[in-house]
Amino acid sequence: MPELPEVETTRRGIAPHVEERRVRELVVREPRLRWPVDPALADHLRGATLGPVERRAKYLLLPAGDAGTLILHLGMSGSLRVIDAAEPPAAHDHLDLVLEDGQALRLRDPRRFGAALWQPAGTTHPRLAGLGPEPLGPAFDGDYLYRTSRGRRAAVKAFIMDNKVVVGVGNIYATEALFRAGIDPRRAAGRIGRERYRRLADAIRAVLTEAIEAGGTTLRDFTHSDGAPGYFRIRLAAYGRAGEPCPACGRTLVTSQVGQRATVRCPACQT
DNA sequence: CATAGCACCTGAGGGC
DNA sequence: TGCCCTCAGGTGCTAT
Repeated sequence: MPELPEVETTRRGIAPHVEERRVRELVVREPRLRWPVDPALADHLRGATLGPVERRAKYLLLPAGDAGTLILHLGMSGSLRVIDAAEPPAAHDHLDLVLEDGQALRLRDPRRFGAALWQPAGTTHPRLAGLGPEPLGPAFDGDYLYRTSRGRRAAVKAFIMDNKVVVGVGNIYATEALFRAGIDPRRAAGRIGRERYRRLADAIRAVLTEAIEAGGTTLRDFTHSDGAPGYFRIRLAAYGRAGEPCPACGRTLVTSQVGQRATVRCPACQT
């Protein structure tokens, strides 16, 4: 489920409940995530006081004392909730980060593509090394995309979904941004001009920002009811709408495969 | 290095 | 109802 806005929403939701709290225990019910959970992870975390929760790409970073940082990834189906630690775990509730105040940060992930990793202080975890710039950060703009894409023959949609190029742009928002920018997702990345890349970078930033703002409205409920952030979906113009009329011109939106992923485009607006 | 294809895993939904 | 098929919002590994 999570793309960057969902991860950012989760970050903002959990932060007030975990920052400055001490870790009582990490309970691992199912270590078989994307990578096996290191048995030493619980030892690293026990007794540590958690610092400001940060996000890099779709990874959540939870500083744990002086020793290092807990890194969480939600994969395709992961979610985090803040709950009463006594609440019985349901299916696919693989990890509990139990806090001394009696609450717990609980990871649920049916498909187990998520991860829980340890990054010792002063090091960069290999999974974070080599990542491209944040799409909402200062290093990302149309000129960057233009420069980076020269000579690339891959489809522009695959190009902007490449984590080495820019992080956090998944299938939904790549589809939406290309629609907004009027660019055919199949077009070779190296054959798109500077001006169109400026439009694309603006579209990526806009759609991500809008989605984060939409997610923000659910944050107050993070520890209420089931305690999960409502994974919102902003009004999407193209994603999931194959066969429907294009919101801009009325032509029928079509679906196809680009870089092994389903994509939707307007055959008239996107060139 | 860039690219394409495959892999991991479970659940939901559609067709019969 | 049940079975079988396809598909899903991520990303790392491998071969070319």
